[in-house]
Amino acid sequence: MATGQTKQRIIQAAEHLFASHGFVRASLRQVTELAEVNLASVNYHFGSKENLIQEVFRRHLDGLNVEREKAFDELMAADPNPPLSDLLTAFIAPALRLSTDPVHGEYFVQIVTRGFVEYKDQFREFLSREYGDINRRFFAAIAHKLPHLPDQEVARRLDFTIGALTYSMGDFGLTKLADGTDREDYLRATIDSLVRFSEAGLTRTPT
Amino acid sequence: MATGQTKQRIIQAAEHLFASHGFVRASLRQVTELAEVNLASVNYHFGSKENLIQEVFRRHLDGLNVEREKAFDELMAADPNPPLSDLLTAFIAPALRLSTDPVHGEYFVQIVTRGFVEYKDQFREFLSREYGDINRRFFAAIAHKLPHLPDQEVARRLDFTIGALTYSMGDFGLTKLADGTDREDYLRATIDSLVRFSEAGLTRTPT
DNA sequence: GTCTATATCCTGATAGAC
DNA sequence: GTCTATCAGGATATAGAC
Repeated sequence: MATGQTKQRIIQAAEHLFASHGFVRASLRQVTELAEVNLASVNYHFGSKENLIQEVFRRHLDGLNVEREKAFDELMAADPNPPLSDLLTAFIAPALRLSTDPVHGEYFVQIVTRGFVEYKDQFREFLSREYGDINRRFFAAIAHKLPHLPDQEVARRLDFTIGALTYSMGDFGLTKLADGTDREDYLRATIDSLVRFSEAGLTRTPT
Repeated sequence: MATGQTKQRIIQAAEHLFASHGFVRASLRQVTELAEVNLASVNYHFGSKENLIQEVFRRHLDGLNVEREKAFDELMAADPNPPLSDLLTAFIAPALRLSTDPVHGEYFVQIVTRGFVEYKDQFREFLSREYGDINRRFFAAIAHKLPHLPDQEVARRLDFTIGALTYSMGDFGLTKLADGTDREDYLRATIDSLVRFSEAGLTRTPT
């Protein structure tokens, strides 16, 4: 194999196979075969399978994190006290957009979901450590828009929002992209619908 | 090993190990060791690992399905046109209650989540085939309470509800059961909060 | 940096005695 | 129904030539 491309080829193949078969099922033999590189090169470049898995996580989550920080900062720069719906859009849109990306979207969702399931607490710690900051900033800004609610209730309702978002990203649900529908139209409609749904849920007053 | 208990012991051990390590990682050797039965007995009683996995799925999902049908039927018997919040409670409560069950709750959630991730479409087909009926009845009843909404939008918002429910079941979120809080109180509060959140999201009018 | 060859271990499954 | 022993294959990881 030509020099210098090996590492990239491994990551690409790993991304594909981890997403479709899972971290456990996908073997280094399959990865190196698909990448058309030598089996031993994985250990040379990454040290172990575990490290390769971390690298694949990181690549995907870094991308999302950058987008979310950008969305948050741009929003706050334009208006330090933005309406709740704008905050929710900044929170929701980057994730949903990434998950429907025609190139990496499917991989992204599968890999993150598998991370949750296969590594559980370990993965949550990783997320909190590496990407927790932007989440806390969103939380504070959203809680500020709901001054009548105790923080605990804000957290609960935000969890519902994140759950709805995650489920939508996973394309697990009843709604499917019908043939002929433009992807961008569908995405905008989903973002819009989820923002309004969450806004109603977050601001609802006790009966 | 004393006769007659082997099959049950295997299922119990499998449930435990599949939940904590996943279907792929948990080996039959680990299962039989924990169950204190012979390795070969798995194949004698279940034929293959794959069949054992299906059996574990079925045990958990059958339980949920029975509870949901009971909740739906009881509600409809008392009032053929119940308020939306009651429909949502009947939809949400059995799942959330099962997922926080001190004995099987943790297993239940992990196993269902792993089913989604490790078997994806195959698992969805299984769910729809075996347990789709009660879902369709809930959907029809809920759509009936939202006559001004097209079915597609009802489906979308119900997906958000299911997402929020699933995420809550998985205990993935920010909110944690604080020490000293009564489990039943916490459960009721979560059910109540999610029902109201979803109701607000489902009934929200376009701005 | 890349390769071959291999060490070491674990997997699901089964044949056949009891 | 339960057991031992084993098969056949696949896994990660590495030593060492190039």
